[in-house]
Amino acid sequence: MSTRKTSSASRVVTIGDVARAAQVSTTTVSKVINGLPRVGAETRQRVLEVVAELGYQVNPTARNLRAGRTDAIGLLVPELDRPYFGQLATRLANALEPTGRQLVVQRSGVSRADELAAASFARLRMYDGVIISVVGLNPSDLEQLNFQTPVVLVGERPLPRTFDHVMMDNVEGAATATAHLLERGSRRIVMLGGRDGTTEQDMPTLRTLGYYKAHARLGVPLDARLVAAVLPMDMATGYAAVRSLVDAGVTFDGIVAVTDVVAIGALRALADLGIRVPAEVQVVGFDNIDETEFSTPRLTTIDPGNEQIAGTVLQFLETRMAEHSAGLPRTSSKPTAEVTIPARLVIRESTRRA
Amino acid sequence: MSTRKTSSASRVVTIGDVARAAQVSTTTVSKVINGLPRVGAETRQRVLEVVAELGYQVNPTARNLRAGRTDAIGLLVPELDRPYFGQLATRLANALEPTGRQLVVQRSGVSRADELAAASFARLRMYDGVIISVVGLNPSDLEQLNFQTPVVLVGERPLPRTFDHVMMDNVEGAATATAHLLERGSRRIVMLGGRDGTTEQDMPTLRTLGYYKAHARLGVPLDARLVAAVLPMDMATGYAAVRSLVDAGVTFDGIVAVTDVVAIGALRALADLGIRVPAEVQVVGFDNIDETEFSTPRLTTIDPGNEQIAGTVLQFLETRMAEHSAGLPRTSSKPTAEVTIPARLVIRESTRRA
DNA sequence: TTGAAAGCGCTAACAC
DNA sequence: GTGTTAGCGCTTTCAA
Repeated sequence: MSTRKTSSASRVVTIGDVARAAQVSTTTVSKVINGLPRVGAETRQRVLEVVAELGYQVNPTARNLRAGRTDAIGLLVPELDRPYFGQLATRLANALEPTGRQLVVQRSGVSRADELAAASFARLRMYDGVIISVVGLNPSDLEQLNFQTPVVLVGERPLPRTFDHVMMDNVEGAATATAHLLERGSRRIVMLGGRDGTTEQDMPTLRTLGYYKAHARLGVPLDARLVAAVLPMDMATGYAAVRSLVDAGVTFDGIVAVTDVVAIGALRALADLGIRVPAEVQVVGFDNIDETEFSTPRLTTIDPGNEQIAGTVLQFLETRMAEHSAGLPRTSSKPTAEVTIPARLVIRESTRRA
Repeated sequence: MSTRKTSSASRVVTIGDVARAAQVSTTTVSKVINGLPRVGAETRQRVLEVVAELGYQVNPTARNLRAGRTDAIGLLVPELDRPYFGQLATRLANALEPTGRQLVVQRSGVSRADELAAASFARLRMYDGVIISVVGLNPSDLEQLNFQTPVVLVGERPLPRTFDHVMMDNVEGAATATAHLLERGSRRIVMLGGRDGTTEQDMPTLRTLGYYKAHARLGVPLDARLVAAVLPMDMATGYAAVRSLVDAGVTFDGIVAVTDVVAIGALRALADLGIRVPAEVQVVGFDNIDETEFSTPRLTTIDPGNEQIAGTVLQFLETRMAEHSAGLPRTSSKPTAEVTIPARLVIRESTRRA
């Protein structure tokens, strides 16, 4: 028995309503709607008229349930307003467009209540494939995810090896950035947004590790006071952190920022303090977001291989989706792939010439 | 007869599988999953065990079809990598969070093939409510949209009055920005990203209109060469447009940029050209994105009332959704609301002190 | 406390 | 060329 609220007015018009009004079966209407053959020309005509008249539109939920497909790919990002993720989403959406699939973006929301997070994860099953940015995501959440849907992870390194994973080379990238400053003469380099001593393999920790490595390789001593936390990692906190450092009397002649966004906050702080970049302090970011070409000065940064990341993610996902639709279980297929994309230094104006 | 590919291996586990394994009915499993009462403690226990063992997860598509709800709100934006939309999305997602609904973002993709655009629109019916940013959207597309789902429009002014609509005050905002430069001494002001002579009421045209208005009010003459097109509207094109202007020998002492992003490109170009801001050229943007506080110099801009826009959009949407779920037809309810949020000048460093 | 059964709106075998 | 019918996976009366 139906539970539908048959309440008075305007029900949404269904394929059945169209069929009735056009005096044909729902099958025929379905064929017309989907442009399938085997329908008489004038029947098609009549159906089309009724569709227009009644303003019928197909119910995508019902269609999806029936078809077992949605032709949509989900992207889960920690925040919707971070340039890096917007730019990643755009790359993915562009690449997906020719395949006729839609990219749909959701926020995982680091701060979310468990209940909501769960609901948000459950929704992901609606997509034919899912791309998850693991930044700030709890690895154990991920582990208990137990997905039927094809999934590719993108970002740093989580513990479980249950999914295909495209990683940035956080450690070597940060080491390259740090070495660049060291080679150009900096000796007291701030790790802005650095994280320390945790066993967690999250992004700030890994990048901090690269910072240490570069110092070790070049035999430059470290000062623990130069590792400054920045939370959340945005422009305002990057700005504030630099000011605190200066207020606290910490001296430095270089900054490795954990992300470009944090670096841009830092640049602004240095300008306010009348500290010249790169003459007095060199600054390097990480991510190579578009904004780095337009800051003053233009920001030297690490390109984690953005184009290649997007391409590889999609390639992995295609493979998994093909397996999936062939009815193969996840486990039967080849073991999960894990690729690290090489990072590349992009020298602009915030560091000195050699 | 089922069409499912009963192919060899791992089918996705359904509620029926759980029921069978736990020796109960699907009804009971459903109740357990949804935490409903009227289930024996040990039955519940057993079901839960089976759920865990089989790794069952509910199929949200099926649930949605049955429930007639998705608990998700769709947001359609022209691009995923524009700060303004990322920041709008974040505001909306934050406000939605307490209501237990998820925001889901899709790109309308101005450049998209019709077919894809249609599919993208069809998908919107999956949401309980839809927020559409009409920037760059064809009004006729919108008109033939014929939506059953509650919709609120946000942005500039389209022709059809078929939906609730929250508008920025593009004209007065741009007039305020322009007047500000005029009052601070600029006399030859570039309208960067301006659009002219069209009958279209799109965002660039409306903002250009405001630019004209301010000149008229203050009795300052116009020069057609100062209205410079910028397409697409991003940092790179803003940058290029300023350089072209200078290369073409056009002189100017102020810039009203159609968006903050374009203004940031302009700032970079001026820096490269050795033109001092605000001493030689004053610059004002539009949107009040977060980045304006961190550019060098900080950007004076127009705040279109971002917080209020998000709040009003959601308020309209709630109302429509309530009507909708009460079974009322769109037409029976009060006429569509149309609100213009007042714009506000935010003075920073890219314009001179009075 | 539990289950049988209907049906959300759609599509695809299959028969005619 | 057209219709009959089953059923995608789930929730919800209603009866037991």
